[in-house]
Amino acid sequence: MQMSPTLAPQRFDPPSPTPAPRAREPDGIRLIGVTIHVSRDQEVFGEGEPAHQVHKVVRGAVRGFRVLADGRRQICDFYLPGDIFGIERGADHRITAEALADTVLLVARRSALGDDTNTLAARHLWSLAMERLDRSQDHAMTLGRRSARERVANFLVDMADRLGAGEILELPMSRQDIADYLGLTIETVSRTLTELQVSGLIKLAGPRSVHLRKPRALIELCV
Amino acid sequence: MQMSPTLAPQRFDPPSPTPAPRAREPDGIRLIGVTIHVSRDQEVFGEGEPAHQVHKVVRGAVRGFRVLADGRRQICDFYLPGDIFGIERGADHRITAEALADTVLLVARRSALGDDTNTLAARHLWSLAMERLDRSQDHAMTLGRRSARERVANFLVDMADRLGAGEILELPMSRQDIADYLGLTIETVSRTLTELQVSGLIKLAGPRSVHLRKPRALIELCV
DNA sequence: GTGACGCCTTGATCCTTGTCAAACGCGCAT
DNA sequence: ATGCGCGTTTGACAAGGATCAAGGCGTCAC
Repeated sequence: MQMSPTLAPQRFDPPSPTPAPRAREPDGIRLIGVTIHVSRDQEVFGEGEPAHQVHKVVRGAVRGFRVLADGRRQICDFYLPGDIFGIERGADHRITAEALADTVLLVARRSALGDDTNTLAARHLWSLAMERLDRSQDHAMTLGRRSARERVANFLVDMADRLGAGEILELPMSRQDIADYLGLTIETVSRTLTELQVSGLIKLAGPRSVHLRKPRALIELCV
Repeated sequence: MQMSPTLAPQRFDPPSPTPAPRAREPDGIRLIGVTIHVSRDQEVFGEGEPAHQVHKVVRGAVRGFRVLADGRRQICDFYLPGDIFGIERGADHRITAEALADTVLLVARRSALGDDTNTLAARHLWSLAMERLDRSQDHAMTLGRRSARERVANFLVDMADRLGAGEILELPMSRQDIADYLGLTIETVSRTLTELQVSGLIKLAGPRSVHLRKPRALIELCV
C-alpha cells in the first residue's frame, strides 16, 4: 500500500476570465463561453462542487482525480488539448480537476450543450461521454491486470498518440502524476522508465522528455 | 503478475428466445423485446460483435469483461437484476458478457431506446451511461489505490447494497470472478475473506454465502 | 557564485500479494 | 457407499512493487 503524499490542494485566486469568443468548434459542439487561464496546480473545479459548466482544453493539460480520506490519490484521466471534460451525470462534480501547467480552457454553460434540445450536439455529447467510459474501462484493465512495465509502456504509447507526438514525447505531467494515474509509486515509475531506457526502448532526455526509440517494442508491451 | 487461468469461452447453443412481452419498465425505458434465458457461463455477447441490442437483467447475473492476449481477464462490472447493459458508443461491443448463473434477460433492439428520438428515453439512457462511468471511475480508484483488504470489504458492501441484501449476502459469482473483478488472485480473495472472518467482520456460511457481522466496520474499511 | 528548493533517481530493505502445490469439502454419477 | 471432479482453502515460498533513505541535478533567488 502506498500513500501518495498528496500535496495540499493549494488554492490560488479564482481563474481569470478573459474576453468571450463565440466559437463554432470543429467537434460539432458550439461552445459559447469564455476562455480562462489557469495556472499550474490551480484547481479548475473540485469534487462536490456544482457542475454548471463544461470545459475544453485549448492549451496546456489538466488532471482529473479523486482522493481517499487518507490522501491516496487516483488520477482518472488527463485532459489534453481538444479534450472536453467536466460533464457529469448529476448536479455535482465527482472528481477534482487541476491544471498540470499553465493552461487555457474554453468554458461553456452546461445547458449550452443542450441537455436534449440540439440533437446534433446531444449526439456528440453522448459520444464524448461514452468515449470517456471506454477510456475508463481500458484504465481499469491496466490497473487491475498489468505489470508496472506494461503500465508505463502503455502510458507512453497512449500519450504519444494523444499528443500527436512522433517519436519525441514531451510529457506535460510530473512523475507523481504519472504514478497516481498508473496506480504506482513515483519510485517505481522512475525505475521502470530507466529500465526501459536500459533496454533501449526509450531514451530519456530530461525528466519530461521521452524519445520513443522502439515504438513497436513498446506497443508489444501493451499486450 | 498473475495469470488468470481463464476458462475457455465455452460456447453452447445460442440463447433461446421466448414469447415477447411488451414491458413498460419502471425505469422509464420501454423495452419492447424478447426475454431470453441464458445458462451459466454462456456468452450473451462477445467483444467485437455488433451491438445491435441492449440487455436488461431480469433474474440472475452477468459479468462484463475483457481479456488480454495472454489470458489475463479483467471484469469491468457485474450486472445484477434491474441493470441495463450492452450500450456502446460505437457499432461493436467492447466487452464480453457472460451469465454468472442461469439468467433471464430482457433484450431490446438498440434503436428501440431512441438514439435521439424519444427525449425521455434518451435522457434516461444518458443517465445509465453516466452511472456506468461513475462506477468505472470508482472501480479505477479501487484497483489503483486500495489494498486487498479494502477491495474485498468494498466489494462486499457494494454487493450487499446492490442486491438489496440485508446482512446475509448471497454472492452470485465465484472466487475467480471476484478476483478478476478486484484485480487480485483467487487465493488472495480467499485468504482475505477468511481474514475478515477471523477479525469478526463477516461470517462465511458456504462459499457463496457471506454474513456481514459488522457492516459499520466493513464500511470503515472502504475509506 | 552560492545556497536552497523541488523534482527526480538510485539504493537497501520490507511487505503485500502472487505463484506453486497440496489438501479439503461437497455434489454427483457410477 | 465409493470415487471422481470442481471449486475453495491453506501452506510455503518467491517476487514485484512499496517504503525508507540518501544523493543528484537543474532552477531560481540573493
